[in-house]
Amino acid sequence: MVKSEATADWREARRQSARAAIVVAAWALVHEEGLAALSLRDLARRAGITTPTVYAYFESKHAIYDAMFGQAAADFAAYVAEPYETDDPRAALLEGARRFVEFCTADVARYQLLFQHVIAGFEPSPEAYAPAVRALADTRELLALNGFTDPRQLDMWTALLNGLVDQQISNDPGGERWVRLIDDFVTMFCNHCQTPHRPRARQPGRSRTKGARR
Amino acid sequence: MVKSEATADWREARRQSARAAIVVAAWALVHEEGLAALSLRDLARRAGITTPTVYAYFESKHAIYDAMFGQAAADFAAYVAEPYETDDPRAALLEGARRFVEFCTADVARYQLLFQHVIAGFEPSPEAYAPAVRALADTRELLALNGFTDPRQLDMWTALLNGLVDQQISNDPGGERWVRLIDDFVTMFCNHCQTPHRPRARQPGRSRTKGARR
DNA sequence: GTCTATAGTTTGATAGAC
DNA sequence: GTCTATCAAACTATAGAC
Repeated sequence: MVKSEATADWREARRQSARAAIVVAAWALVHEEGLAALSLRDLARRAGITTPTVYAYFESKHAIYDAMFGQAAADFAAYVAEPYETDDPRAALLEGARRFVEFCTADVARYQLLFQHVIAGFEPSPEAYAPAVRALADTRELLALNGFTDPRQLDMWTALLNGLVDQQISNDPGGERWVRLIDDFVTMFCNHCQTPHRPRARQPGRSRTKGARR
Repeated sequence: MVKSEATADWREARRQSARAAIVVAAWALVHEEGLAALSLRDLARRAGITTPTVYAYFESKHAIYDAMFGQAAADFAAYVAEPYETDDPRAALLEGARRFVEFCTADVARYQLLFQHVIAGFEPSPEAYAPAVRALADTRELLALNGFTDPRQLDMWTALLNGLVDQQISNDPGGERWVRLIDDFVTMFCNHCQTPHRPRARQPGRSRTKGARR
């Protein structure tokens, strides 16, 4: 029994290694041709195998996307969960924002797979999606450390950062035009959320025009 | 000569009408199947013609996307340029934000075509793109009326609104979870931009590491 | 301009020998 | 597990009759 179990383990390890190699080739391909341009023929050729062999490791094209998604989500969760050097909540929040934007802009195809729904009928499996949920929980905690516990504030935070990433990718790919605004955005967000929520008052008479001061 | 010119005009009108009908069918198709799923076969069938006839009006599939882009950009420019009921700059800015978000979330395929780069090798022609440039200029003016003339502030504004739209579409399609944050975002943005730009100082006491406070 | 017919590719996926 | 060979279906685009 011992020997057969060891053999099984070894085989399983080989199998996972082969699967990983295919995923590596898949990433290389989508980096060159775009996320949606992944074809099994090109993938097989790049991986040094043939198309049917791909099906020995993945039951469909979507299964490959799913493996890529799972890996990307795990990388993302690990990246944002890495310990922060500071113990100042505000500085940690800023660092978290920077990490998010850097992670997203560093690999457009990965960002599209993880956060946008570029692939037509693809939905990630729960297992692949799990790390993304963890990462969101980490973000929630980061905000809570700063006293921002309102769910609306989490939604604002994600919209803020996604907006930066999206504009950066769409209108200045490879540049820093929107990345440079991170600090400003974090300051803006924190100042806004720290002001006590008075039920709108103000606005005497009328033309407030330039008015708003806090 | 008069008659031949009139005939030419009539023929041209017929031609433009036929082109428009194809574009209408194209929109109907992408609304059902997704922007990238536009195929000339399905398009022809839906338009009540055959594939070669499509090529009598458009020289390629990209030309159809271009016509769709031009129409969408024109609609967008007209939508945001419609006169505002208020003469309060701040209220107009808020209304502009609402219009942008509403326009984008009302038609996801249109948003993807206009503002994201979902179609692989497609780049809109300058003529199709022109209205989008006008609309951006209008936005710039709207900000200027509020005293926000820094180009960075325009970038912040677009990032803010695109972030809302993106999160709304990706994570709550058809809902209002992020749409509801518009007022908050506009208030946050205006308050932030109206505070005088002092060169960072402050925050005694604690090790503030990166220390952004304004 | 509109059709029938089809060229010429590329796609995801499978059968069956080894 | 890996291959050769291939299927069945989709795709964009074109040729040529009418």
